[in-house]
Formats: sequence, structure tokens, C-alpha cells
Amino acid sequence: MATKRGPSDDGEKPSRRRREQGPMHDVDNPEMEDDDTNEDYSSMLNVPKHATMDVVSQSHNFQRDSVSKIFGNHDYTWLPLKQDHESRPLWITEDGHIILEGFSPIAEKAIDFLITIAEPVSRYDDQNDISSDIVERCDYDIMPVQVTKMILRLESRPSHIHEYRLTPYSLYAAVSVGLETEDIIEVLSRLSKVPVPESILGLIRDCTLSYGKVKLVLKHNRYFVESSHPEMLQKLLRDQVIREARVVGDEDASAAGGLITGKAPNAKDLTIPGIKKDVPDPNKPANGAGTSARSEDEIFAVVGLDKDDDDIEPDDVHSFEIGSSSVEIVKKRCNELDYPMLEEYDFRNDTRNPNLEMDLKPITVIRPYQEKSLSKMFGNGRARSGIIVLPCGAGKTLVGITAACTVKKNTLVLCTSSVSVLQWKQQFLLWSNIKPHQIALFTADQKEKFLGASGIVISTYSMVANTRNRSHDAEKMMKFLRSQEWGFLLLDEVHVVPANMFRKVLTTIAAHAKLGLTATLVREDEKIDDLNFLIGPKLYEANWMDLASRGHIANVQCAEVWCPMTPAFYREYLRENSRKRALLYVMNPNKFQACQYLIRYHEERGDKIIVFSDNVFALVAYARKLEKPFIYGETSQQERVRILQNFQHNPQINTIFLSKVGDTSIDLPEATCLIQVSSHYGSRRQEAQRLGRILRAKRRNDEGFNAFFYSLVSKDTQEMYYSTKRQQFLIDQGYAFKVITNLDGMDQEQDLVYSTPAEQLSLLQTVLLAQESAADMNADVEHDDYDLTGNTVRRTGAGGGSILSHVGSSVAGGSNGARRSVGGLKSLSGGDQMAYIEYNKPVNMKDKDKNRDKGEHHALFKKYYNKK
DNA sequence: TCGTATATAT
DNA sequence: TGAGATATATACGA
Repeated sequence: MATKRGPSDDGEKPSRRRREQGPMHDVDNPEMEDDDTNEDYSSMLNVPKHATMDVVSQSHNFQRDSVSKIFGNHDYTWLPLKQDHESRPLWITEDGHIILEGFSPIAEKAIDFLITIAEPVSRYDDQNDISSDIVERCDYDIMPVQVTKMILRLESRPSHIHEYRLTPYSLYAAVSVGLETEDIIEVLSRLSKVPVPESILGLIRDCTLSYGKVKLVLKHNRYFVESSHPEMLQKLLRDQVIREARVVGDEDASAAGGLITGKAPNAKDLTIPGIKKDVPDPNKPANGAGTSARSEDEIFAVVGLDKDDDDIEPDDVHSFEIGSSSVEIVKKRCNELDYPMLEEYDFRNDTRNPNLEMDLKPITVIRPYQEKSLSKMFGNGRARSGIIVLPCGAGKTLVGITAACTVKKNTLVLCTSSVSVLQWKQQFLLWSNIKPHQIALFTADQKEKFLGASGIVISTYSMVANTRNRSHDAEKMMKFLRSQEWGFLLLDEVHVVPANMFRKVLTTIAAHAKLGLTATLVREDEKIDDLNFLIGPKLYEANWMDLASRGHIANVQCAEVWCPMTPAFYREYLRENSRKRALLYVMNPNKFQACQYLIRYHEERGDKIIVFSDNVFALVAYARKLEKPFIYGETSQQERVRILQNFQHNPQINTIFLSKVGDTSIDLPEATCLIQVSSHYGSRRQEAQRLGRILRAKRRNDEGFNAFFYSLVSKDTQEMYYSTKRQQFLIDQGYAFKVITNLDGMDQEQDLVYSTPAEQLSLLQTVLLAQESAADMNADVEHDDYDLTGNTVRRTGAGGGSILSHVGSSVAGGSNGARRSVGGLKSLSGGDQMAYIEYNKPVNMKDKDKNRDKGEHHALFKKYYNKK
């Protein structure tokens, strides 16, 4: 094992790391070793109660071995290692990067700690380790021989090394789940092989001291900035932005300093809910798991997530009111002033808002990581606002429902589409004992209120954010939503919230506690950071690979299949402007064949396959040529349901094609294989979300089961570039992408589409024609496209004999779609004006990347860098 | 059932 | 750096 893990002379990633760690070289402080090692630290190292010192020291040699191989060539040698560094699992660099040895005996506890205080950057797995692993795991009968043989490149890294980064936000999050400055410093010092750099100590102190001291509280539908430190409020009020947002009421006009003074809610009388006590049913098996998670926490006793903050919270609190419309501004401003406001909801002591009787069903089982994430939210007996990041298929919904069952107040759930509105309702009914009449849906179709004083409303962002004139019912419903003081606001797919319109829901809806759920906390713009003040800190993030290795989500083999362009297509590709290029490389006959081949292969294995295509034209063309049902935006609800049900239950329908409607919100439990046909534009979120579609495969626990994720890429085209970008998120999560240049079996495969030059030429002409169809050529285009797509499908649907006969009606309905798809084609036209956009694109993306990598626009970080 | 207006993401 | 272009999706009224 050690030999597998150790050697990696792969210089790519470390060199990047070295670059980022440049400042490290400046530090040369030999005294530190003397100061910081020996008694102090060795006594501290008693931390692990389970992991005895023996275990720790047994691993010394192998650790030193592999570590030196990994880092020996990369300028780490200068570091003043503590004498007992071998038993400490991590390094901390001057710029806040933390590198953790994942194989350390106390790694798991260290990871728990690190994900609380730092941002995970990447997880690296050893190249040899992985490839041999893959060959072992993917024996030839479960993966195409040629797939395993064609491993050319593995985007993977030295053995089980995890990289984290301390940022103001991550520290903010750490404080908000109950850690304090000295806790963080102490544990970090304990775990680190090197003395924690002064700059980092400074950063931690700067970022954590003022955090959590100011709170935003909602009372009587009014917002108050509250703190037990009046001087902090006074300081905030000296800021013009905040002063202008202030609402001066009668109560505080005469009070000293203009502040309202009152008693803080006393948490002492509360049974500290923490999730394990709070989970409604004591028989729940999850309790066992909860106990073990707890004991892990105890290892870092000082981290005590459930620590009572009574001691540090004096009884007197002071506050001033701000206008509800300025909440977002004030929160943003407070962040900039280094006084981020925490939002906590003392729901147990809220008697004003009616309780909602609801519990999880007794049989409902919570997984350890779900419980862990909830314990971050309810750790101190109150509900903290924040974000929980879990892969799709890992049970985000259940986390949300459990949280709602814990708060037991009026709950508003917002999601991205009306489909997921229905799914949320189903899930609520499935997992909790709530009655159907207590759940109200608010979508375009259904506008109902719940009966009684309390209940749940499920709606979409666009319904609530909508600024345009609404229908009468919608307006009434909105009035109701606005008048309500919501105990709990649940934001599904929270990464969409920073969008200009959607973020308004946070100001329209008055909510005590907000929980955001997402699988992918990334966007290609910089707005993702806004979530910190819009909702709250990231409370918990699970690593996909870790969940996969524990069997909570499926193992996935990711592959990028390089399909060479046919000469004819490539000739056109080189000639055409970028717009047409996109369609050309998507419609590449070789890709068509690869897709068909993979579908065939995996259908024979019994896989359920989803094929994604961003491009609707390609989607329709592929699906019809290969005689598979497809869903895109214009597919009606009924048809969607019918197709999805067939896909799930009909053994003859094993493949469906989806446009980006499938990216979010469509639940497809049975899919086990995923093929991306058109994947341009470097959206990491989309890639990750698509992969998430197959993670919940029920067969995941079968021995050696793998789900498959293919990206079909036309060789030597722009697609290659985008593909690399898109994979970044998954690579950061530890996934390895194999590159397959050649699906060997394809040569022998019979009946592949577009196998003759004549057919290919015809396809090429169709593609080119589709492009040329400008507005003035509508009639022609309509005719041609109808031939290509509509007739084919209608023949199939009416023909009866095909496997599609079961969805015949939906496909016949698709002839309707065929005509609409002409509309799609029309809109594909006029490409000439697009020429310059493609030029801009890579530049834009590069810029965005730069921004993202910099990532530290936060005032504190500027300050921190300026100090140097 | 259609067309229009408006939203997001790139 | 920001504004514009484009594709896709949704809400709603006629």
C-alpha cells in the first residue's frame, strides 16, 4: 500500500501549490522549532483518545516515507518541523492553505475539524492507486474492455492528500457553528507539523473576534440588529450605510445611546436539541450513528459543537431596528465592516408563531453525515441560517425535511421548478407525518393555502420573485406569503439565489431561519460569495468521494470520449464561424456513433441511460435517429411524467434524452449511466449536477457496482477546452476522468447510424442547412427539418413495432414537438452575427477563473495581504 | 393550446 | 469590466 501511495512525481499540481505558497520561502525562523515543540505539543497530542500513541507512532515510518516523496521536491524541506511532526497530520502555509495527510490515523477527526474551519480545495488521490484500483474494480465484464485499456490520462494526485484553505468566510462559518478563536488556534496548532504561521494566527484572530457578536433578529415582522456589546452597535451606527437603514421607533428614542435594551433569551432552560436529542423518535437507528459522531467530536473536546454559549452571553442585549428592505444592504455592509451578522432563531422560545406539529416518521433513518450537517445547524439549540452542501442523491431533501421537523414552525420551501415542488411535497409526505392538507403548493398550476394556522408552503423562486403582473390568485397568495412571519425558509438549489431576481425573495419573505441546500456551491460568476450575507455561512459540505466510499452514493467512473471529426465535418468546422462550429462538433457522425455504441453497450448490461444534450437541435436529432424518447423545455408536464415513468418502470425503455431541463430537479433514481453529447461552455455546476443524476442508483451497493459518466467530445475542437473546464469541480471532488480515444468495439459493431459517406454527407447538409435558415427562409427550413425530425419520429411512433410503442403517444405528441423544434431551428439561425461572441468567450472565462481563484475580495483578506 | 414577456446562465 | 447576444425555460393571458 505504501508503495502505491507514495511515489508521485507528478509535478503539475504541486507546482501550482508551490506558486501559491510563495511567501513561505521568506519565513526562516529556526527558533520556532524549539519554541513550539516538545512538552507543549506532545501533551496536546493526547488528543485522540481512541487512537493511541502506539498507533500513531506505528505509522511514522510510512508517513515519512510517502510524505517526503510527495513534498520533498517541492520546497517544503525548509519548514521548521516540530519534533513530533510525524504524528501530526497537516501543514499550514503562510497564505492559509492547509494540506492534510489523509492516511493519518487521526485524519478523519482532522477532516471534521478542517471542513468546519476551512474551505476544501481539492482532494488528491494517488495516480497509481487510482488506476490500479480502477482496473481492479472495473473488471472487464462490467466496463468495456476498451474503456479500461484506454486510460491515457488520469487527473489525479498524490495519495490521499486533502487541500483546504482558510478564508474569512470559512472562519466566519466556523464561528457560526460555535467555535471560538482560541479553539481554532489551539486545535490547529495541535494538528500541524509546523508552527502555525503568525500571519495565519493573525488572520484567525481578525476574522473570528468580531464574528458572531452581532446578530440579526426578527421580531414581530421587524428586523433588529442585536448584540450584547453595545459599543459594537454604536460602531456600526457610525457607518453611514447602516445608519441610513435604521428605523428609529418610539421605544429607543430616549434610551441611552439610542439603543433598545432587553434581556437575551436564556438558553439554559432549553434542552439542547442538537439533532440527536431533537430527532423526534428515540427509536431511530440513527441515534447510534449520532453517538459515534458525537464521540468523534469529543476527541476535539475543545471544539465542542454543542457548547453552551450561556457563559459568554451576558443577559443584556442591545439592539436597533432596521428597515426590512435594507436587510440585505446592512448585512452586506456588516460583512465589509468585519462584523458579519449571524442569524439565529430561538424557535423553542418563540411563542408568537404557531407551532406546526410535524415529525419524522418513526421509520425514517438519518445517515451520519446528514445528522452531522444538522448538528451544525442546531448545535446550540437554536436554528442557524446557513448552507448545507451535499451531493445529489445524498439526501438533501431529507436534511431539509428533518430541519423543518426540528423547527416545527411555518415553513416555506422554494425550489427551481414546479416539478421539484411536487417532489418536495411527496418527500414531505414520505418522510414525515405531516398531513396533505397542511402542505400548500404555489405554482403556476396550483395556488392553495394550507388549512389551519400553520403549515408548509412549497413554491418556486420565480413565483415568489416575480415582479411582473401576476394573476389574481397569485397576487393573493403573495400577499399571504408576505404577511406571514416564516419560521423556516428552505432554499433548494441555493446556488441560484444570488441571481438578480431570485435574491429578492430573501427580502420579500420574512423568515427567522434560512437553510440553503445545494450540491454544487459553484457558479461561473462571482456571485457565489454573496450567499454568505444573503443566507449565511456554509455549515457543512460533504466530499463526494467520501460518501461514495461509504456507499451512500454510487461510485462513478468518469470518462471523456474523444471522437475524431469526420474529414467532411472538420473541413466545414474550420471554415465556419464559431456558432456553426458548435453544432458541427455536436453533430459529428463519429460522436453519433459513439453515443449509439455506448447506449447499446450499456443497455445490454441492463443500465438505465440518460443522454444529455444542451443543444435542443442536437437533442432532437439524436433522440429521433436513435429512436429514444426525449424531454426538453417544451415537452408538456404530462409527457414528461409519462416518459419518466416509462424510463423508470418499463424494462423496454432504458434510454432517454434530456436537454438542460434535466440538470436540476428531475429525480431519476434508476439511472446508472450518463452520456453527455453536447457539453460546451465550461459550466462546472452543470457537469456536477448531471453527474449527480446517477449517484443515487439503487444498485450502488451491489458488489463492484459502478455508475458511468461519459462526456463525448469531438477531437480537435473547442469542445476539448470546455470539457476540461467543466470537469474541474468533479476533479476537485476527487473524481478521475479517463480519456478514451477509441471505442474499439465500434468497428465491429453493426448497424451504426451514419456509417456510410452518403449518410454522413446528408447529415452534414442538414446541419449546414439548419444553420443557414435565416428568418426569411422559414418556409424552406420548416419543410426540411420536418423531414429530418418529425417524419422520422412519427413513422416510429405509428409503426408500432419499435420499442417506443409504449411511449408511442408521447412520441406522436412529439410530432407536435417536431414542429416546435423548427422554432428551435429558426432560433438557431442568424448565426453570422454571433461571430465575435465566441472570441470573447475564452477570454471571459479566463477572467472569471482569475476572479474565482483570487476569490479573496473580502475586506479582511485584503487587509491581511496588505499587512505583508 | 398558443404567443408574449421575462427569467437564468454562459 | 460591463453590456449585449443567445438558448432555454417558465408564467400567464387570450
